[in-house]
Amino acid sequence: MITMTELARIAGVSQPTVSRVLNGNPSVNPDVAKRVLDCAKQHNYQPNLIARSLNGNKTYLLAAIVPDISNPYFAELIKALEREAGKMGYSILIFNSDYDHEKELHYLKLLQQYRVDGLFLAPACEDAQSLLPFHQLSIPWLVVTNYIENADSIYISHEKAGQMVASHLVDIKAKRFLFIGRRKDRKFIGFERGLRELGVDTRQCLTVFWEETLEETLSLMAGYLEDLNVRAGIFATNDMDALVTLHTIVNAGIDIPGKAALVGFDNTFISQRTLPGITSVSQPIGEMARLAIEHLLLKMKEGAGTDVSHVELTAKLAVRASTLSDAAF
Amino acid sequence: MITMTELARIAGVSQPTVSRVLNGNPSVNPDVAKRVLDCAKQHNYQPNLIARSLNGNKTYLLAAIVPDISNPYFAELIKALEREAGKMGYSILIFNSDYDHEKELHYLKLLQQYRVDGLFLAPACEDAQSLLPFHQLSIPWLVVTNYIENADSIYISHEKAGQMVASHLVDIKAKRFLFIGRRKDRKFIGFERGLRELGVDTRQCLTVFWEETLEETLSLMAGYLEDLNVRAGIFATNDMDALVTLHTIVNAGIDIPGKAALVGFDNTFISQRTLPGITSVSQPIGEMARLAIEHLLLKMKEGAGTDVSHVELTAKLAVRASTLSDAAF
DNA sequence: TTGTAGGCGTTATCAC
DNA sequence: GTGATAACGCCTACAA
Repeated sequence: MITMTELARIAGVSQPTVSRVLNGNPSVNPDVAKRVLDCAKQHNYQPNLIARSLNGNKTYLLAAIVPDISNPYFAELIKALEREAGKMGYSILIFNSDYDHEKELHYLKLLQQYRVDGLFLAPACEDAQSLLPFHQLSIPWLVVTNYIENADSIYISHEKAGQMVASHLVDIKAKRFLFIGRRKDRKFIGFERGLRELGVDTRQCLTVFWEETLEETLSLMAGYLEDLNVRAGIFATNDMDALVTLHTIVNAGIDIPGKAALVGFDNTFISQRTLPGITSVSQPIGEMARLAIEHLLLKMKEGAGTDVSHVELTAKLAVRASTLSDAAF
Repeated sequence: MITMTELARIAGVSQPTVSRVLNGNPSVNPDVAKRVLDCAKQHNYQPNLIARSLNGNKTYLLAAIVPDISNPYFAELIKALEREAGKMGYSILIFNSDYDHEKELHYLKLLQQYRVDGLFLAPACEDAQSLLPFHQLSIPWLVVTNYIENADSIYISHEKAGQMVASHLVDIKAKRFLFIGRRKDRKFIGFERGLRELGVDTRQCLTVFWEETLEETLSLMAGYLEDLNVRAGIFATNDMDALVTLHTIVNAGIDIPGKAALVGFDNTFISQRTLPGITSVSQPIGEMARLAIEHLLLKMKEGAGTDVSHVELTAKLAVRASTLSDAAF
């Protein structure tokens, strides 16, 4: 791959002149410019961004750490981030944390070494403890997908989303409520509070299912459902789990949404295309990505403004046949 | 972010000494080493990989261009590649071509500018024409997921996979055959040949559906199925399309697999978890990723060996209830 | 064992 | 308008 210095030698000018030409600096003789440009084209010159980075102290690299790229929600997020970043001249280094905090820390070190200009983080865990290392980061960063106390974040309120689901399930007259996911998940916190506020006795009527394996979890759930003679409202922590849940319920011969109504999370194509369609909480991923880039670039430009900014977007409930028998599908 | 030079000043040694210490060069006074290491730790020194790259002519960056990260198959592939690359000390720059050759070319230029050490390509189109620019690349590259004439590729044979599907559908006594996808897709070529070899009159009994939009495609297909009084065997070009196809069929009140048997491609979690489960062609993604890294590293080390290597992995058919009424699920 | 000198490919700041 | 020169942070001689 040819360098400016070589181009300069070939074109018979000095290397800085080549630099000027290639960067469109007007103060250069048109004839010389033409000669250099021809030369560059002929040799397929490609600027060395590494060298430019070293000098300019800017890599035009952004990093994204996500827990699981193969989760369609994160995949779509990455896709949107890559698109928006690309528009602004940035490329994206992708790191899959596998929900493993250790890996997160490893990648944190690595992206610092690559001197990326910024970081998008979808944290593996949300506790303040594990986010501590990120606060010591000198690189601008931003949490996407969730609210984090004292970190810039672009998110939908998972509490409110949980509440929304609660409200919907109460609306359709579910009498028992099941949550497939972790107790400490904010979706659950909002779900529980929502139910309580609507007069549900959550100690009696709300059950959390989350065992070591998904199989275990679902078999417990199926057992619970079979002994039930009122309508159940089930809230799964994401669409992928909702899909298996749906599977399990139908396999057990339980009527959806008659006996069990199911709600998923993320409104990925999965929930849109199963049979019955799964009601799911929809996040505005495109807008989230756009705002994320915008805010990160701002943070990069302004330097580390000390005030934390939280941008809350609103989630919507995409209602489908898994909770409403007369839904479109 | 502190540099070696500053560390050197603080520790009262020369910068190369710091370099030696940090790189574990044994020929350095233990006391000095300790002093430097303490200093480095205290100031959270992180080596500047950009500078190291510039000097060493190696970035430890790999690029991956895929058509659509949000397709679960590619998402899983990326995840696997990232994992395997990480093990070998490489990070991955991700580019989404959106099935757009222009974008592919744009990214091709960009990744050259970043001086990545290698490239994984899942091409947007497979014709020799559009792959030409890649052949002029001085960076080692590798096609994943598909066979390409004179380019190193790690792949499963889509023809053979199509043939396998044909054989399975004939086995279960389908009498009409539908393909949801592009005619020029190798899956289709293999599918058609497979059918012919099994004595099917493909001009009469094989129909391709692929309109401008998926909706159109599926409504045409549904119309075709309704007028049919023999069993249909449907082959969809990937699991995502298979999912919508499944949806359409069941919505039209057509029995699966009784009247219509459905086969998808990629064996993603989608096909594993729908109701009925979708029979799908399974690719060994993990192995593909492992071999891909291995071969790329080899190519990087050996320099551009001129001989093209094709590594063909074998696909399997994961049979489910969408083609076999007594399948496990 | 350690320091000095040079180079990687840019960009920026000077003179001329 | 153009060419030296230095700088970015690191590594690798080479010299002491």
